[in-house]
Amino acid sequence: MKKLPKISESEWLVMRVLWSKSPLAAQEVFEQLDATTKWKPKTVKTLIDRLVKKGAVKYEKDGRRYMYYPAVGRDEYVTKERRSFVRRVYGGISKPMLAAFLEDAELSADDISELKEILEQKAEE
Amino acid sequence: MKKLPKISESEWLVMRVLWSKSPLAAQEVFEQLDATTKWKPKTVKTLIDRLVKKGAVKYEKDGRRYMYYPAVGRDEYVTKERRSFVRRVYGGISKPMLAAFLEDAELSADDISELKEILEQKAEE
DNA sequence: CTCCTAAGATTACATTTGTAATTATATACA
DNA sequence: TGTATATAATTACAAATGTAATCTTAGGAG
Repeated sequence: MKKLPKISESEWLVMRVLWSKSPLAAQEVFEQLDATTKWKPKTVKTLIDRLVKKGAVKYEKDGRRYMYYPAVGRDEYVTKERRSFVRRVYGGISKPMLAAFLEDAELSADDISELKEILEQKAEE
Repeated sequence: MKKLPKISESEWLVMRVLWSKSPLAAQEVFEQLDATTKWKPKTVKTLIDRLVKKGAVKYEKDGRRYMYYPAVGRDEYVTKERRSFVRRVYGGISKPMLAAFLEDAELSADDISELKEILEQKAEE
């Protein structure tokens, strides 16, 4: 698998927007983020530009503006981040970590059954 | 609860050492890290100094050197990081995230039972 | 008492990140 | 066709980070 560029905290918010809907113009990305951040349009544009430079976002022309879309898959990224997180914080995936996550979660009965099933699956290996 | 200072990627490695054993002299911290990093002693010292400045590490004198120890609890930190991780990456704790963690984990039969128990506990709430 | 040496203190410096502002340019409207 | 305006391109600038090197000083070796 290819090396995925590092995405900073702020850049993640931009990626999340593009992963949820794309292609989007810079202006539209800004609008999506306006609710949750205090960023100015220029700030959002800078973040997008950096993501393009890093190769995490691509674009196509649409008249005088660019329409941006993710160049990397959300799932790959999430997996990478999840792993680097557990390595950094717990030194590797571990039961105490999972326990903490589970305890911290708000789960519906359905969610709980599904997760239990995953565990049962694993028990069989 | 008090505000916990931000700890960078590299600083985490230092904290992990001190959380596992302390107090330690800078030299000793370096020795612990030498196996897993390519850092020079001076680099480790700089990281320690920054952690002291941030208030994450304290020290006491021991002759002409300092013995360092964590000023913040590992558990608080891990909780904080875990939450900021899920917020950033998943936008909040979620079942898909937990499922991914569980699937990615290497678990013993005992671990699995324990985790299932946690889930059952949650089911009752 | 003097000098070497190991710690600590100070300084360095490029890169990344957060957060924009300024400048150039292509259009759409008057 | 000249001009206001929306976009893009370029530039800004401080703080944090990664990764040390150099300078200073106190204690131990001779």
